[in-house]
Amino acid sequence: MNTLSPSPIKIMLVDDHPMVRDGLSACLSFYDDIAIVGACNDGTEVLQTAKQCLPDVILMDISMPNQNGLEATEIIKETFPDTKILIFSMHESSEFVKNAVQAGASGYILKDTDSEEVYQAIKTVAKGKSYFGSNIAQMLLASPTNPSNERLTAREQMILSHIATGQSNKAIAHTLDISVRTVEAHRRNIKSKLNIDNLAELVRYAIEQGLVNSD
Amino acid sequence: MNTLSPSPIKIMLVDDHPMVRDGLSACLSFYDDIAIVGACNDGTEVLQTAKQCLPDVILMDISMPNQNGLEATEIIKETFPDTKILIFSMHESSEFVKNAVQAGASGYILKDTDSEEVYQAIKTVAKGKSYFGSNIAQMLLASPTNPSNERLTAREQMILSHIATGQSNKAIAHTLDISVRTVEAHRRNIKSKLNIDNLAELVRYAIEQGLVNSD
DNA sequence: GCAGGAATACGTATAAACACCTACGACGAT
DNA sequence: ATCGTCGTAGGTGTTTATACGTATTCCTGC
Repeated sequence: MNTLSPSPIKIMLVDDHPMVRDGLSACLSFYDDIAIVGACNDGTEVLQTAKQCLPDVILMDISMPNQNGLEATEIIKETFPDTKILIFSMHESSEFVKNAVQAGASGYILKDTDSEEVYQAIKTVAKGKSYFGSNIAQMLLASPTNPSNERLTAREQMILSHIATGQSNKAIAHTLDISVRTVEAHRRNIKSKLNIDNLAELVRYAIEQGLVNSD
Repeated sequence: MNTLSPSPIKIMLVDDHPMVRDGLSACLSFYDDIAIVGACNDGTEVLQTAKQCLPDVILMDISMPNQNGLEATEIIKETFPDTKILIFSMHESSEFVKNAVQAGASGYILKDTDSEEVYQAIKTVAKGKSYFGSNIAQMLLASPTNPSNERLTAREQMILSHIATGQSNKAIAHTLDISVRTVEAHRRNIKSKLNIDNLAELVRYAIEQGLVNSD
């Protein structure tokens, strides 16, 4: 096989679970035409690691502490516009996919994808094409109502993270030293942006985005 | 190495993420004295798969659709009391560990454990000992207040799952055709049992327990 | 048969969240 | 310079959740 691969595709892994990284490394090591050149476990380390290993493709988790995969994707794309980002998420929601594409991702696959498909996805995005898991494509088609999902501002994310950890508006107001009314306003804006009208889904969203430190 | 292992330890994997299973398979395949004899991705399939492959140790995730790892553990322990269960969770909470032990698990490690430690944990529980990840042990010591965590009744779990999907008390009452006051009472009992005093943590608990179908 | 937990349900009163609305200073883009 | 967005904040009234007590029915175990 290596006669076909003068230069294997350089992969970098970004995931906060060592076992997932190890698993991916192990699974992908069977393929001669791709090579794992780096890994990191935190969105804040992504740029630095990328500068060191100059990957062709970054396999990126969305839910991570400190900085989620979407922000990391945007940052990478600013510095390395030619590096392809393949989102590797466990969240099967059209809003996540749309956000990912908007942030600059070339593909989106679920964590319940087998290694052959991961390999195919890597090959595809490395060529400059897009790749979306079959279940993803179906899901996008099955979402008739376009929920016009806007990204949250940094401040809103901060508020949301406090909400999701169980703080009341009053407590958040006190913590951030702002008025309760402001917190309420943020809360309303967040729910409006995300098209969510109850706390539970808000919490789930926050968890999925990695905004809550699972304290 | 195989001179030391006339019969390798038989492992069965239970996790709803194929990549995690593949990763574990790949990582653990380097060790000659353990063998992966089966895998399944759902709590409901655990017993059947175990009957087929008769594992010595089951590596079990907690959060799974349909039936969570704790229930599956109890069921396994009824039929195969000699099979050791090693919980492989991403939740670093003393209550989870206690529940796991109560359900019959011999060990508890986090998903951010590297493969060497997973291997060590498997060897240890296979010998009939207990194994808890170093971070787990510290965490247990660091929980001075024993939150006297009682298990929820089936009805309470049902209520909680509705709460976590964002239904209001009124909506739940309507869905289950009971009074709002009853839902309120259940909600109070749930929070009291779990020592939780806000909705957000309740939702997180439900998600971690796999009570919410991530709709 | 009776104790006890579970599930059911109501009353009452407070606290919190929510839904409307308006408004203003800062800052960046056009 | 003006427009839009963001973060900030207040007013007012409604809805929902919460805390605490109490009570009935049903089922299970002693």
